[in-house]
Amino acid sequence: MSAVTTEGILRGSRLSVTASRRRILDLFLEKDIALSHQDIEAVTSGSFDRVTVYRTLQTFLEKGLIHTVPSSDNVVRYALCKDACAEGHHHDDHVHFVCDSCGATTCIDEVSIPPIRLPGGYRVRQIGMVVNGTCGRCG
Amino acid sequence: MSAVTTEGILRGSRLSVTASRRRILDLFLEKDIALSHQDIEAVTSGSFDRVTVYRTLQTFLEKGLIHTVPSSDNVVRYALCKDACAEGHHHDDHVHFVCDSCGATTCIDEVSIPPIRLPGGYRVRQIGMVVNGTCGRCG
DNA sequence: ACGATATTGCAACAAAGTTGCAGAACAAAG
DNA sequence: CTTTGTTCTGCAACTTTGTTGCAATATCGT
Ligand SMILES: [Mn+2]
Ligand SMILES: [Mn+2]
Ligand SMILES: [Zn+2]
Ligand SMILES: [Zn+2]
Repeated sequence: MSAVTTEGILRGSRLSVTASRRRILDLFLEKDIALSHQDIEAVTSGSFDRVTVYRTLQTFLEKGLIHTVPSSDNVVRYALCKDACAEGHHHDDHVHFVCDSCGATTCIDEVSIPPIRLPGGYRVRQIGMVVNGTCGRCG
Repeated sequence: MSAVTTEGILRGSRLSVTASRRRILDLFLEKDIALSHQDIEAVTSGSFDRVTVYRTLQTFLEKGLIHTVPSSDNVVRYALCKDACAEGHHHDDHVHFVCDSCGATTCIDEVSIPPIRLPGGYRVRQIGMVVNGTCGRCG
């Protein structure tokens, strides 16, 4: 089974292959950075209805194909999940990097988030880490 | 100089004391958790115009009285800065905790964010950490 | 108490996100 | 390849969220 192609990935998540899903998934695969709804709209500019983009992202989220990236502005960004993620179980314990210069948000899968001890009472379930700075291209 | 009272804090930041500023700052002081624009609207319900709340939050941000808290939803939340923060220089290197049960977002000032090493090329300027789990009240 | 200045509320607008529904596209079966 | 049940898309209408200009009002130093 070819899970490496766009169609393969969609079929692997039991999703029917449609133009918008193919296009949006392709975008994530080729850009390899986190994308906001707006980013996608800008690139596909009118190819699909705004609502379709919202619904496609929602579907990808539910199927575990993408995950949201925490941020300090009010913009929700989505990034491709790696193989470890599935419909129920997300494997999102890696660092996210936001470049102050080019604005790109990247998943740094190589670096895992250090454990942390909180004062009594708090029970930790998941930790998210967002690093700001300059990326290799902009440094 | 009494910087411990609401008025004292406002005057300390060279802000004129108005009803909305007093009320909103009071909210932050008494709740001691991060508040969204919507949270504030809900509590003050019609006392102030929506625009005034936006502008008040913006002013507090600029004066270094509050800071934004990173999140995974699209909601911007604000939390009181501690004394270390000032108009120019923010001192925001602490952990933020989001309770899955009650939804409260809290600044954990006691725990500072551990340093991290990124692969070559990346230059780190600031690190944000958001921990999800259950808080003491809900645990 | 007065007057310069800063702040507020209103209205109008722009952007972002949601929902219901009819028609089109898809996948499976024949 | 065609049929057929089901899913997906686009449209329209709407809600929510955030922004801007401006006149009226409140604040603060004198
Ligand atoms: Mn990621
Ligand atoms: Mn904080
Ligand atoms: Zn960059
Ligand atoms: Zn709680």
